[in-house]
Order: sequence, then structure tokens, then C-alpha cells
Amino acid sequence: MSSKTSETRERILESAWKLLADSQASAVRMSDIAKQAGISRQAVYLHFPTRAELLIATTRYIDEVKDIDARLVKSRSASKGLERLEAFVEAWGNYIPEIYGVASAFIAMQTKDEEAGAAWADRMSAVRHGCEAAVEALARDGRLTLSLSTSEATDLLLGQLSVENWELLRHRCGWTQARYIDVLQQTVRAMLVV
Amino acid sequence: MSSKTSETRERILESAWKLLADSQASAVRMSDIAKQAGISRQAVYLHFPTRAELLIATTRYIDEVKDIDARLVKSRSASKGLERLEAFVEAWGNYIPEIYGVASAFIAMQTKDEEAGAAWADRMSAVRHGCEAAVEALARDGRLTLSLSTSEATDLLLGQLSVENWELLRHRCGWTQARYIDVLQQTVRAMLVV
DNA sequence: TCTGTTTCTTGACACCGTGTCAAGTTGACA
DNA sequence: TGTCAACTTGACACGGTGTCAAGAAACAGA
Repeated sequence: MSSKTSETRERILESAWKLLADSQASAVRMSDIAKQAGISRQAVYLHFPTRAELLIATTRYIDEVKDIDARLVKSRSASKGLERLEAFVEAWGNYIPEIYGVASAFIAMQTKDEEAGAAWADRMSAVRHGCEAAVEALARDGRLTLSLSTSEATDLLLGQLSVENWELLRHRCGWTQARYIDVLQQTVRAMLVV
Repeated sequence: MSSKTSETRERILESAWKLLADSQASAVRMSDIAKQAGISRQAVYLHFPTRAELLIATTRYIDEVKDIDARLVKSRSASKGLERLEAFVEAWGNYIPEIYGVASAFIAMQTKDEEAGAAWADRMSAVRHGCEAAVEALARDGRLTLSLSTSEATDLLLGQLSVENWELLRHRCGWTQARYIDVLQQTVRAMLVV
């Protein structure tokens, strides 16, 4: 793999990222990405077989650059369940804006494209694990709301932290990011913590 | 307008409804609907200029047949805010399954199609009004959580009652409808009521 | 029963975006 | 110098929406 190759590949990923970040995600076509990268549409297909695979690679690229793992350290190392929950809400809630562009492209695509749907589901299952860990820590502390099983609590938390909910509050309702985090922490606490 | 005309129109609406209800919504094409209605694809276009308009007409048709207004009477006539809130969650929460098919077609379409996006936004603003009325009733009783403005509380409630959240809990997480209503009432109460 | 209007059918076509294919160009490296 | 990989250009198939035109069929009123 010459450095030229991965250079072009990276330029494609950067272009996809940029376009997805500042336009309506589903309006971004393969030809737009090619143009942005300064190469032909066909050259994009030399690096990524389908649009879905390009999107998948783009999320991975963003995760790497924005270092998702580092952001989750605080949550993972929390000793108390409540602390862990709040750190997780903060970490993931503040990560959503980074991936929102590509996320909404996936959401728009998942109905049409099998592969995109699977990739997005996979992604969400990673988030679910984060939710689950927080809920279980809470349960261990004996502070999980009695009327909910850990799996139900996890599901609720996942819904609360969904990209769709973030979009509703931040874009359609005009909330600030800081207020979103604040209110969500408070809400999730009211929902799940006894 | 002969009765024949509206008969065909209605057959189209019924066909669209049926197909949207039991297949993946976005996979339903104009030709599928035509076939189901036993007419040619072009005949559909004689009654509805675009796919978006057909979907819009279909929601209206469902609202009429399933009598959305009747379902909201109990909520609207509640004297206490809390009672109103719970009745609203129950009414709308139980209405979502009726419209889920066409709703997900809209959600899938709204990124691509301006008109569909506007129609769905309009629809959601009606739900928002319902949320707002419940929140205001709660506020009048002095029972709205202090840290939330009525508009923020309305936004949160809307997110909680979104079709996307219903889909997550019922389809992806396998909740029963009864459990969904139960937990949502409880959750919303924990979130909003002091 | 004839006539005119409306509804529907048949079949063609344009448009758009994805993905494929083939032939040719460019540049690096041996 | 020749070879190989990355890239370009231009064409095309496919699937779905929406348009158009010509004709058939049902149904009204005289």
C-alpha cells in the first residue's frame, strides 16, 4: 500500500465527513464527495465498493480522529453507578454532534439498504452496551428504580440518548448543547434512579 | 364527482394503508399500491399527483377511520393536569401503532422530499400541541418540575412520545404495547411531575 | 340509441442516483 | 524501457418517480 493510495482514501473520507457535516446528509451523493475530494466519481468506487461501505468507513474514521474511547474513560472508571450514568450521558451526548452528519445519512439509508441498516444497528448496539453498563452499576448500588428491569432501563436510556432525540431537541426545538446535556442528565436521573 | 371516482380513490387509500401497515414502509412503491388496488399505476397519478400527496391523504384517511379526535376526548376533558398527561400518553401511545406504517414512510421520505418533510412536521406540531396542553395543565396545578420551562417540558414529552421511540421500544427491544404505555406513563411522570 | 365526457389503460419516455464496464492516461519504480 | 497501479473518461444498466399521448370503456343526458 503506497502512501499515495491511503492519501486518496483519506481525502475521500475527509470529504465525505465534511459534506455530511454541513449539508443535509441524505443529499450528499457519491459525485459530490468525489468533487470535494478532487477526483472522479469512479475513483471513489476504487476505494469503496458502495455508498454504504463509504459511510461505514467514515464513522470509523471519525471515531478514530475524535477518539471516542478517550471520551468514555471517565464513565468507565466511575466507582458509583450514578456517577457513571451521568458521565456516560455527558460523553455520548457530547459525541452525537460529531457524528450527527453521518448518523443521519445512515438513518435515512437504513430503510433502503440492508447493509447500512446492519451497520447502524451494530453501532447502536455498542451504545447500548454503554447504557447497560451504567444501568447495571446503578442496580449494584441498589439505586435503580424498582419498577424497571435492568433491560427495560437500558432500553429507555438508549431511547433518551438516541440521535433522533438529540436532533429533535437541538435542531427542531433549538436547545443549546449545554442545556441538552443538563436536562438529559436530570431527566435520566428522574427516570431511572430511586 | 361521481361515486365511482371517490370509490377508486378510497380503494387506493385502503391499498396504501394495507401495504404500509404490513411491509417495510419505504419499500412500498406506487406500482405496488396500484396493483393492490387493481388498477394501473397511471390511474393512481390521476388521483394523487405525487407519492408524498398520497401518503398525506392516507394519514388523513386513517385519522378519519380510526377517529383520532374521539381518542383524545378523555385527555382533553381531564380536570387535573396529571390526569390529562396520563390520558394523553395513553391515547397517543395507543394511536401510534395505527399510523406506524405511514409514519415510517414519512420519516424515510422526509430527507429526500421537501413536501413530505413539511407534511410530517405539520403532523408533529399537532402532537406537540397536545403535549403542550398537558404540560400547561400540569403547570397550572403547580406540579410541573421546577427546573423545566413549559416549553422544555413540552419538547421532552414530544421526544418521549415520538414514533421513533415507540419503534425502538416495541420493535427493536420487543416490548409489549401494554408495557410500553405503562412504562411511558411512569417515565413521563418521573420526568415532569414534582 | 346515439353522443359526449370522464375515468382508466397501455406503452413510451425523461430524469436521477447508484453501481458496472472498458479503454486509455499518467507516473513511479525496476 | 517496460510494467504495474492508480486514476480518468465516457458509456451503460437498473430501479423508481413522474409525464405524455392515444385509445378503450363506462356512463350520463337527449
